Amino acid sequence: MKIGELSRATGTNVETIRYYERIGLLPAPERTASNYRSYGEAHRTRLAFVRHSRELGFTIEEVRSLLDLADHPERECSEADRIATRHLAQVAEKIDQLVALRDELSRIIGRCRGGLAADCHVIEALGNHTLCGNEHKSVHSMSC
Amino acid sequence: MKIGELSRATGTNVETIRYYERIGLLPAPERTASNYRSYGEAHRTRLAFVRHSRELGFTIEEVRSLLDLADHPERECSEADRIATRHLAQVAEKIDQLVALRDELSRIIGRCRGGLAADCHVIEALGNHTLCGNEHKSVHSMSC
DNA sequence: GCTTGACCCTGTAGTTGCTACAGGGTGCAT
DNA sequence: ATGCACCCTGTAGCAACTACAGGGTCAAGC
Repeated sequence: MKIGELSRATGTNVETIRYYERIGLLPAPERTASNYRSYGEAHRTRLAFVRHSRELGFTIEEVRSLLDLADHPERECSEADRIATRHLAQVAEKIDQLVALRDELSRIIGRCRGGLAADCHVIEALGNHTLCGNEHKSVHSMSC
Repeated sequence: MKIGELSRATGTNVETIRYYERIGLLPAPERTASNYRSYGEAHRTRLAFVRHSRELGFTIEEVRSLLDLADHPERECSEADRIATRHLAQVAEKIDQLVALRDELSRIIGRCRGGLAADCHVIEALGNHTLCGNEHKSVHSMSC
């Protein structure tokens, strides 16, 4: 099948498929006489694996490692477990951060009574860290 | 004060300060005879506002809007409230997504019994979407 | 055969928010 | 004078895509 078919079959943007090929996540497929990419079932299966892993928040490099393991069934499973477990810990950490952030934002917004920006509690709170209920940290520690 | 001092005073990378100036979040400061940037208290205050807002997960453009409101105290407060409320909704949505993801990852990992990759449940689950307990969606809907 | 529109190709640049140089200048203590 | 910390501008890179620009291919319809 051609790239458009693969795109629809896996819910992946055509340009993303070419990107994955460029960075080595997908092997270069055969080409037609007109230089169109021609994919088979193995490509569709591999791309589905990649998309699923990405949806679960694994980074490209983590996906690469997982694919490598899948390509070598004689390897130990512990590496996949380690990758997944570390990712789970990061997700849990991120949740904690977002919950703290949600609580802080709720407090800030809850005290907004409308009116002029001069009396705006949102603006005031952003300008004065000491008004925060609890110490919050930056929330940019992971991408998902 | 010079840029290094401002950096330490606000916990902001020197290069990030220059970046903020370049994108207009901070006004260009006065310069010394040797072309060094020279900042006053107003810059320190403004940068603290920016960092605080960023820590709370507001995008640069949202910060820009909030700064504009703070610069115009005669404006209505509702815009700041709208920005903050929308952000709060996004945070809540993100939390929901991450909780679903955490649960799914826990299920996948919990069934891992070690051994060879050939029998790896992590790898198997990534390759087969139907093994997921619930429908999960991609977790990349916001940056923080 | 010609036209048209969907699809395909490669190469390049852009998104967001920084971050890290390269190469050169300044200030101050030794 | 030297050395080191700091400063400057300009450019490129990071992650993971995404969006062109410019050109080629295919197939249906006329």
